[in-house]
Amino acid sequence: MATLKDVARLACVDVSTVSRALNNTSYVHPDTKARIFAAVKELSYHPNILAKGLRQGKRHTIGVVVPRLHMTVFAEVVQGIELEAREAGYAVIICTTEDDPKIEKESLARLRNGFVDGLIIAGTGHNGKLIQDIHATGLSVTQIIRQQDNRLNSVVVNYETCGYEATKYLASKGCSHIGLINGSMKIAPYRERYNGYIRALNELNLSETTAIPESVYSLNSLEYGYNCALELMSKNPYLDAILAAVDVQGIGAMRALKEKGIQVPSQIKLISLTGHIIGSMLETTMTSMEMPAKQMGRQAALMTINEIESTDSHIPRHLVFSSALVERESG
Amino acid sequence: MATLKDVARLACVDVSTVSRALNNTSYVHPDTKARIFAAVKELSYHPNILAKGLRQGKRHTIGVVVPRLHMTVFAEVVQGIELEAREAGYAVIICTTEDDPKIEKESLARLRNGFVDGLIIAGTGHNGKLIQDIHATGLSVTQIIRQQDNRLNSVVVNYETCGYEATKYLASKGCSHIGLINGSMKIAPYRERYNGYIRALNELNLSETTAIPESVYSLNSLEYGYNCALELMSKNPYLDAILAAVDVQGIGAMRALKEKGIQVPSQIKLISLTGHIIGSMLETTMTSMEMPAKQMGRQAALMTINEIESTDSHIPRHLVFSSALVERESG
DNA sequence: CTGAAAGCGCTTACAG
DNA sequence: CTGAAAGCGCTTACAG
Repeated sequence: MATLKDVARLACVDVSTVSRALNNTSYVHPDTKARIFAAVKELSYHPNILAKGLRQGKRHTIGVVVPRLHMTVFAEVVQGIELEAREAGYAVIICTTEDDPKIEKESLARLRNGFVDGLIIAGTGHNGKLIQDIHATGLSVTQIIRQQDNRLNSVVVNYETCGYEATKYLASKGCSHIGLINGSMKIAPYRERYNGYIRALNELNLSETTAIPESVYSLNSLEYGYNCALELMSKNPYLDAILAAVDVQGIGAMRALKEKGIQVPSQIKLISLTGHIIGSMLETTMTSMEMPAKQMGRQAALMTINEIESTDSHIPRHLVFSSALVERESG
Repeated sequence: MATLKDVARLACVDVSTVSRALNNTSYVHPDTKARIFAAVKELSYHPNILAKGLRQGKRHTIGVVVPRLHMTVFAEVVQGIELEAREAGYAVIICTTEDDPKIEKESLARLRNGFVDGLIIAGTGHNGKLIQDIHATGLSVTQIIRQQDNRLNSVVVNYETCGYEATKYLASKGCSHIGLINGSMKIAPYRERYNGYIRALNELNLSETTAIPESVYSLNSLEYGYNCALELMSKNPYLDAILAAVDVQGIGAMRALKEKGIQVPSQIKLISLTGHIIGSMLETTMTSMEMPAKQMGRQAALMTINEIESTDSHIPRHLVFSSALVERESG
């Protein structure tokens, strides 16, 4: 790898001049410039971002910490982040935690050590102090999907309203035994969806039927949705609707209903509260509350980069998106 | 952020001694050590990985370049990479290209500039020279899922055999008008699956029915599978089986069949050649050739890290996994 | 318009 | 057992 020094030697100038020419940071004589660019070309010189970052105190990198990618909304979120970051000249370091606080802690510990200028995180909620610490250290932090600390930036959906509206919608369709498949109540979005569901039920004078796990890990899987659907049906024989917190749960639930010979939507209606595009292509297409995941990722990246690059003292920003009901066959 | 110097000052020793104590790189007197660790704690010092990397010529970071994450096998692959990398103390920088050679080129250009020690790529096939260049520069390169250059490491599946076996399997079930939904023939896995399909058809004395796109971009989507299924049926009214190159295509195809009122599998059988777990939970579960995506990601990470850390001259390694047929309802 | 020097935060021969 | 010095590849005041 050629370095600045090599280029300088070949072009017969000082390294500082090469630096200035390459970064357009002050006037350089055209002839000198030409010699420099020729040398750059000949040596196929590429500046070392690391050294640049060290000198300038900027890494042009943001870290992203999410539970997992496969079969979740986070794959789309990360694509949005990456897209926006790329356009701003930032790289993205990804860490998956499986929602394990220990893994999260390790990942955060590594990231803080000069790897990144900022952090976008969908956290477990168990490392709040560490995250505050990192923020105090000067790193920008933005919470995505899950907000646990209002002193930090966030980009989320109004989950409470989402749960509320979906429940109301099902009631308007004539359902009165509405079950909820949810994730851990320790994680804000799940908790809030539950609150919205309960608020609607109270208004409607209906009672709850829920399948909510105690454990924190890996709760949004297909099998989990499948099992919870069975659980809901055994808890309430009159069940006529199911709210699934996320798509994969809904898909698992649909399979369980199919195996039980239950017709969707005539016997039981089904709605996902976190709709992806996939809902539109299932055999029975799925009615969903859709959230703009990619857009949310982009906004989180913008927010983070703004905070990194601004010199003002930081005031946390909170961006709340709404989910939109998309009616399809299942409900 | 505290630096080595701060710690040294507080512990009343030289920075070099602090460095040695922290890295256990030579004996340091226990008392000195204790003072140093106390200072580290008091200042909550975290070593700057960037500076360390600059000095040691190692970044402990690998770059991953894939077309996209959302709804693809790459989400799982990347999780595997990240898991293995994390255990080896490496960070992972992710770049998505949307299979656009230009975006890929830009991403590669950025990564080569001192961001990473090695690269794992599922490429478009349009930047072969650039990738060789980067490899020649000293970066380790491993191809994942898609192999286009046998001078570089690779971790793939035997796609030819996969296409061949799936076709034979369908024939053994009595199908004689087997259609193929594929991706761009410019991309190796698609091309090889096609070859396997053709080899089987030749042995069976059957003729092909294919839906193969000319354009390179975004071809593995739900809508694409949906449209291709319709195309296959109009091309061949006797169609009795469909091979879909990837799951999302299969899901789209299933929807198209459903809308046409065609029974799966009695009228048309359907197999995905790149099975995820999701196939097991669809309303009509999908028979698939399953590939160990996460495992492949892990192996690619190991291969890359080995190459980075070994000083031997590099001999490219090629790891070929097999897909396994998993029989389910659709075929 | 350009050079010489200092420094970003670390590691590592070289002495002693 | 520890310090002083050089250096990784770059940028940026400071001179001239």
